[in-house]
Amino acid sequence: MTTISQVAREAGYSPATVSRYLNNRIELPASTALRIDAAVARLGYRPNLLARRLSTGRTEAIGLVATEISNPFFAELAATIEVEAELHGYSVLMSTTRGAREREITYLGRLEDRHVDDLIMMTNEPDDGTLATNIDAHSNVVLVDEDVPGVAVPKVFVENEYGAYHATRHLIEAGHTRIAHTSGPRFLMSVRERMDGYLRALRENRVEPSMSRVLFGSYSRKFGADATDQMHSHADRPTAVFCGSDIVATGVMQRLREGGLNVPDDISVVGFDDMPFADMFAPALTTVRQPIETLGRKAFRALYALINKQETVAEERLPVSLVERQSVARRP
Amino acid sequence: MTTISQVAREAGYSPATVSRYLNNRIELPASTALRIDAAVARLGYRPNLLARRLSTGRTEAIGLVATEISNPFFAELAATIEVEAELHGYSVLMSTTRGAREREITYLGRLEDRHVDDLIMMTNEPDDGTLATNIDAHSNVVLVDEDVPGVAVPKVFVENEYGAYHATRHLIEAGHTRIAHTSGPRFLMSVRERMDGYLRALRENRVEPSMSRVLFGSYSRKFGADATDQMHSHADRPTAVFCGSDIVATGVMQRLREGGLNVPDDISVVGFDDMPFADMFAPALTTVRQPIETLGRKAFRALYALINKQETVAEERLPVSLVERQSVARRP
DNA sequence: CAGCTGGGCTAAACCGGTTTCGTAAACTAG
DNA sequence: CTAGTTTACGAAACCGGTTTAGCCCAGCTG
Repeated sequence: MTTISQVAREAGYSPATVSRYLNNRIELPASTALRIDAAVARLGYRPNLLARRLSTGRTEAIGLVATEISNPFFAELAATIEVEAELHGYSVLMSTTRGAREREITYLGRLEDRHVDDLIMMTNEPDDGTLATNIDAHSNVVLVDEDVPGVAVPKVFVENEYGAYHATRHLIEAGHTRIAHTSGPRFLMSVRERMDGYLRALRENRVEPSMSRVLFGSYSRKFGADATDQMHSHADRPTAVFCGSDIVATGVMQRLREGGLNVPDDISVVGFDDMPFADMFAPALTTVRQPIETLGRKAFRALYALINKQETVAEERLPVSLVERQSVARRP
Repeated sequence: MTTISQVAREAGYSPATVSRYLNNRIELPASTALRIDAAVARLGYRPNLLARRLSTGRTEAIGLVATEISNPFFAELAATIEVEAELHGYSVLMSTTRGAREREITYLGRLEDRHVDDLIMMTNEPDDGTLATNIDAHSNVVLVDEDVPGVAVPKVFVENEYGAYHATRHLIEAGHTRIAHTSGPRFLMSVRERMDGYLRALRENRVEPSMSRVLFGSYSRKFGADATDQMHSHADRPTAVFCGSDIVATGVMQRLREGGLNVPDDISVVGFDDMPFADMFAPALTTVRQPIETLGRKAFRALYALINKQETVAEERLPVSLVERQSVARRP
């Protein structure tokens, strides 16, 4: 490994000059520049990142914290963030919390440890306040897709309320009135907002909402299955269900099928997210699409603005759209 | 930020002693240990990683290079690698090549740049030799799931030939003889091996293989669709198709459905990988399961052995299994 | 009691860059 | 020709750890 001193010696200058030249912090006469360039080329010099990082104090890496990277929705989001980060010369350190709150806090600690300069967090479990205080102790965090209430960092979310409203109205327009809502963790922003949209659609169309029809749990396939069981113990069964996420919808559809029920003929299902392969399901899932790519890009941009101490918007909301496929049927 | 010198001063010892003690490189009398511990706690000392890295020359991070993290199979693999890495105190730097060979080589350069100590590569595009020579220049790379021919690094693969053999035999036992094979890039190890298994199953069961029935392309959904079109222009259409990967199978099934054909009644489909949600497809996909979790864990373990200069096996093969679902129907 | 051993600890070099401050030489203006 | 200003560059401090070589002294040995 050649060092900057070797390059300097080879070129006949000092390490300081070489460093400043290579980092464009100085204008040099053409002859000098040439000699340095030649020396760099001759020795195949590549600056030692570790040394540079120590001396500058910056790592040019960001952290990406998600609950599960194996969730296709997060995987896709991570992918777009990674692309955007690479574009700006940043590397991405990936970490999953697998539902453990303390791991989220551990990863925040990486900011202090200089592991990464900044963090993008996509959490999807409710917070009792500990996470919030931990995040607030840092100034270089961006929240994407899901809120952690009470923290003052840039946030990039989608129009949850409107998406849910739209989805529910779609079900109503197809003739459904007994519409269940199987969502996620009760105290999550997205869950509350989606429920709000669901309720508004019902009320605006004069169908009486019943809280016994809205089920909370976790954003997981298992909860979808469990919720389905619960729905069916209910007196008058729903003819349609609006799920808080596609993952939940897969659980619902799976259990429905196991129970011999046909989607959409016996019961209609709508999801939220439009995760990859939602169109391949049995049946293809009608769902509310989140603009994953834009979400990821905006999240990184917000972080980038933060890094460069530019003005950042406190919260951004991205539009969603209903994509109609085969999991909804008309009802007389 | 408190430094090790401040801790040393606070405790009344030298930085050297504190450093050695904190890294378990020295045995100290209990009284000394106590005073250092106390100083660390009092000042809330956290070692500066950047400094440590420069001085040790190690980053305690590994790189993960995949073509697409948004492919659920890779996402899942990445997730298990990340879990295993974290268990051993390593962070994971994620990078996707999006099919660009030069990006693969760029990421190899990160080894020299001390970005990461080691690299796990899951490539799935054929190599013209440039990647191979680049990999060979490094001693700390592990290949997982797919080979790059001619490089001498630890490799963790699955029993492709047997899996394909098994899948094809399953089709034959269901009465099929006109079985197509839509695979991936022709010169990929996995493609060749899976084709070998496919051909062996045919021959062992006295059905004459026809190379016009095996189609090569890319491991992508689009290729699955295109290949389906091509299959249908064929004189006597296949009654079943064995796909080289689930991603390809989704493309096949999608196009089949668009063409008004029913899976499995009109045509049976078998995939390879058992990617997440393969059981949710329409119909649920019969496929060859790769033990993703074991694959990821073994890959990291191989890398870890490399790091610690332990003996490593040159190549490991993991067993696969056929998981039967609804995409295959009997034929008289 | 001299010599040896080993425990406890540290000075100083080192990792390889970046950055600040400054100076000598060249150039410009008056 | 002198004073002031640029230009071109370098010495040295700094980032914050780790590690090597070795010092000092207590205790043991003969």
